[in-house]
Amino acid sequence: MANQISAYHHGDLRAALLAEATAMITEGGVASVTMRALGQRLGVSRAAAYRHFAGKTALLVAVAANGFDRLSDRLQATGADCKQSSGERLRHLGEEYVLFALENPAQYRLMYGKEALARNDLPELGKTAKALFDQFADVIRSHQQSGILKRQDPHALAYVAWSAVHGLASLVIEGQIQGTDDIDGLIRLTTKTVLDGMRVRSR
Amino acid sequence: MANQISAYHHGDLRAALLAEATAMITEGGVASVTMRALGQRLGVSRAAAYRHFAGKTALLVAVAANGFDRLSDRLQATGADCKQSSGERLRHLGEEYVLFALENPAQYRLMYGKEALARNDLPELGKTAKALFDQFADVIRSHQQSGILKRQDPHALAYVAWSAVHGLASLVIEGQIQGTDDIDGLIRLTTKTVLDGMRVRSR
DNA sequence: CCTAGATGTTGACGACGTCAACACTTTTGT
DNA sequence: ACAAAAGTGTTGACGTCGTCAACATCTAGG
Repeated sequence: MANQISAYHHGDLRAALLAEATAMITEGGVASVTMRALGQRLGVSRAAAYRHFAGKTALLVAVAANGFDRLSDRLQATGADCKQSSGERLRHLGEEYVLFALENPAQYRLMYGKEALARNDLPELGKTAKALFDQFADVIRSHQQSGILKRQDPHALAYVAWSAVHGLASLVIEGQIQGTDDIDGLIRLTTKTVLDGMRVRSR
Repeated sequence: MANQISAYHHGDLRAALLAEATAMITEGGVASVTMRALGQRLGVSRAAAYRHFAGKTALLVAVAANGFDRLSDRLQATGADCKQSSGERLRHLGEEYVLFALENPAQYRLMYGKEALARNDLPELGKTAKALFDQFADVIRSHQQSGILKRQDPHALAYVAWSAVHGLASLVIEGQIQGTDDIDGLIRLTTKTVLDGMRVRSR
């Protein structure tokens, strides 16, 4: 009977591997992910993962890709439910971006860090990341046409906005911005400041 | 004779180790730094480094600390030679920050990434980083008193500015902002935009 | 039922960080 | 001057890691 996709020996590993690896990354950082420990936590052997991933790097790439998908979905949902075309939509987008990063710190680091993932292993990851960035740039462009933002190269402006939110997320994740600070307020101040800097001056 | 500090067997390793490790990091990333390869490149044995550093992590911490010192010196020099108290000084500071990061990408990643350096190994690194940030915050404060910047929490404003330059540097270093782009222009646009967002609105 | 393919296991290899034991060199105390 | 002490470098070894080849087991399809 194949109602359960069919459970060979374990009952779809690959999904379990991805989930468990993500959990381990969240718990103890990417360095704590070990093929041996991964197998042990799933009740399989150390080399079992090699039937589903070419190697450790490929597994981590898959985790990162999953992160891109989730982030993309989240930002798309944010753009949808918030229909105001004012700058609020852009701010909301930036804030959701930071919140995702702070809720999934280790996975976020995996997505945008070159450290754990060698430069060559990201053929499709680059595409996914680029698509996500293009969403960003499109919103900027539409805001420019609404006359809210300066009419500079939207690509460049998107990089500036992205830098701000990515930088804030990174600094908090890496522990450079300490705990007692009002993080939520800082997120709002960051998006507000950058948006103001990109606004058309009323003069 | 001890004119040369005295050259034991090698002639001060430790300095050589730090320099070579930095070179290796720059060439092939932090993952390429191996106690064995390090020794081989210096003509010593694999365990020689352990006479000067408690372990690999301690060595990397020293490399990061060296990076903080160099960055701090550079920013201090920038603040000194540029005496204008207008926003230009702050912009110049931010731009020098990004340039340092782009000129020393791997070392910069080591300084601000939690990946290679475990959280516990940074007792003094945190202090150095904080001192550097305080330089930043002081310039912000002085600009506020000059009436150029909004009179918000200078600490928070400094975080915002830092986020922007750190984010831009990170994205370029990690290869998320591709090569054909006009990086220098992007740096200027970023500092300009954030500074404008922090400026007092003339209304 | 039995063969082919998919999935999981075991043994082994080389590379790694690290430590203990040893060897050599320089400094220091008398 | 010389012996003890401290500083510096080497070798051998251990445990862990990623990975692969060989083998075992399970499922599907004729």
